[in-house]
Amino acid sequence: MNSQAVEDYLKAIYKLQSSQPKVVTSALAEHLGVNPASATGMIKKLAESNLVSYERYQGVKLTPPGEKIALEVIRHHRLVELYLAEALSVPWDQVHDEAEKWEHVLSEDLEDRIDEILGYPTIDPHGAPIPSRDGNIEQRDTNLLSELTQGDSAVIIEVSDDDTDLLRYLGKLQLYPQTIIQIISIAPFDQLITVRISPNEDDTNNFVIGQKVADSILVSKLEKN
Amino acid sequence: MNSQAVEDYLKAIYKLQSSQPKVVTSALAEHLGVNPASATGMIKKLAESNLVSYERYQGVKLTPPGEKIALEVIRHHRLVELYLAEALSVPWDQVHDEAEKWEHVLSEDLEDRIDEILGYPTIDPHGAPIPSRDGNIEQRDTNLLSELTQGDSAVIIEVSDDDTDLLRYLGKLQLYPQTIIQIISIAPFDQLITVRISPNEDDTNNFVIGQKVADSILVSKLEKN
DNA sequence: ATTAAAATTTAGGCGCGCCTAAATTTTAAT
DNA sequence: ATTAAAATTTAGGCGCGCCTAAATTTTAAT
Repeated sequence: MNSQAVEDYLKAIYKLQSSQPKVVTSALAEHLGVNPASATGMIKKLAESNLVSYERYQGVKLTPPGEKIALEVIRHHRLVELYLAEALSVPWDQVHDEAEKWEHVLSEDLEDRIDEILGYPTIDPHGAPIPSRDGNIEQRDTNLLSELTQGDSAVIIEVSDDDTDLLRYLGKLQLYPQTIIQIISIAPFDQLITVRISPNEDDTNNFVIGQKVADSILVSKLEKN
Repeated sequence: MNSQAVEDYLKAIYKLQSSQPKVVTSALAEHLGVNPASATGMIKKLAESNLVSYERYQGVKLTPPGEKIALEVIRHHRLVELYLAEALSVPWDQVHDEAEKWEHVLSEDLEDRIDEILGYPTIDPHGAPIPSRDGNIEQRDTNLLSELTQGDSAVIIEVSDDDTDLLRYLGKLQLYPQTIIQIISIAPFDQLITVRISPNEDDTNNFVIGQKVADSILVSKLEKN
């Protein structure tokens, strides 16, 4: 059995790998809230077990077996998040923290029961895809909301799940996955984005978000009409 | 936050205290599957934190704060057991092992949600009482099934929850909590007990259990009529 | 009361995952 | 190409909870 620490490292490497091909020690350490020296130590251990490939000073990359474990943990995490939200009415800004703990102690048997009860879902409450039992995960064509330009319409695909305050804020703005939005304008200098939830003709419901929030939302562009 | 080890020790001491007033190091060590020397080490640590009272060579006893924590963990454990059985259809011989892990990572918030969904239950799937949030636990007047004599009728109150094989066996015999049984006969030397589930006039449904099984079942005697 | 056996504790050590401080290597500026 | 800064690793150490082996204390037999 892998320790909780090992699982957390693999999960973090997987996540960071989605934006960069090689994960650098400092990024990993920061993501996990540990000292870079600690991350180096664990990386060496993971490399020893063949879960990552690693060359000194050159960053780290999951091997196929490492990725498999990462995806299993992520599957646990996302199924649990959805289960907590659906079956136990846990607010969407709290499911992450609870799942973070439960994912490490969930048996395969219980995973299957939860999966079945939820009707074999494919996305979690934040819109993230749930890997299949055999480790497949849907690849999607998305943009950051911050990459859109004035006039664009898009559907929200996924929001980042690990910041409680952010999620509460997004909830207040109704920025949930599947929501359709329109970029009304982008102010220069500060990149403040005025957004409208569609369909909606009422100017008074526009609101403004900043770069940080816009970077935490993945969208899929809709054809202009 | 208490470590999982601390919680497990306190829970074990609580359990052992129910049969003996002072819990002896070797019993604790055996119950937890650790070396007696390890138990001594942890006991000293618990005494340091004032969770147990301890005199060298004289066994250990929970203090009020120690008992409070033990009861909180037991409450988590039993609520989770019941939740797994009710909401996720986990067979009663498997809920213990799953709960053993989940109990240590359950938030108070989730505990409350589960409690509410279950309708504020007072007993778990094995018939054990669930402590209240403020640490009250129902005291009951019970006997071991092995203490009954020929002709006695009794209702099963509780069965021990930590032996998967035993539970599967009891399930096959239909020996669940609330079941009413009658002692048909007790054979000498081996103390084999012939049991009938009541109401039932059919001799062919009698079955025989041994001392070990009879020691794992708590019953409440019914008046003879 | 003595003493052998059993129970318990102490001493010393280990793996895990973390830390800080110092050394090494890479990166980026010139 | 050199060098200062940044990133990374190495060295040494710590708390946790466990272990084995040896020492100590209690228990039980006589």
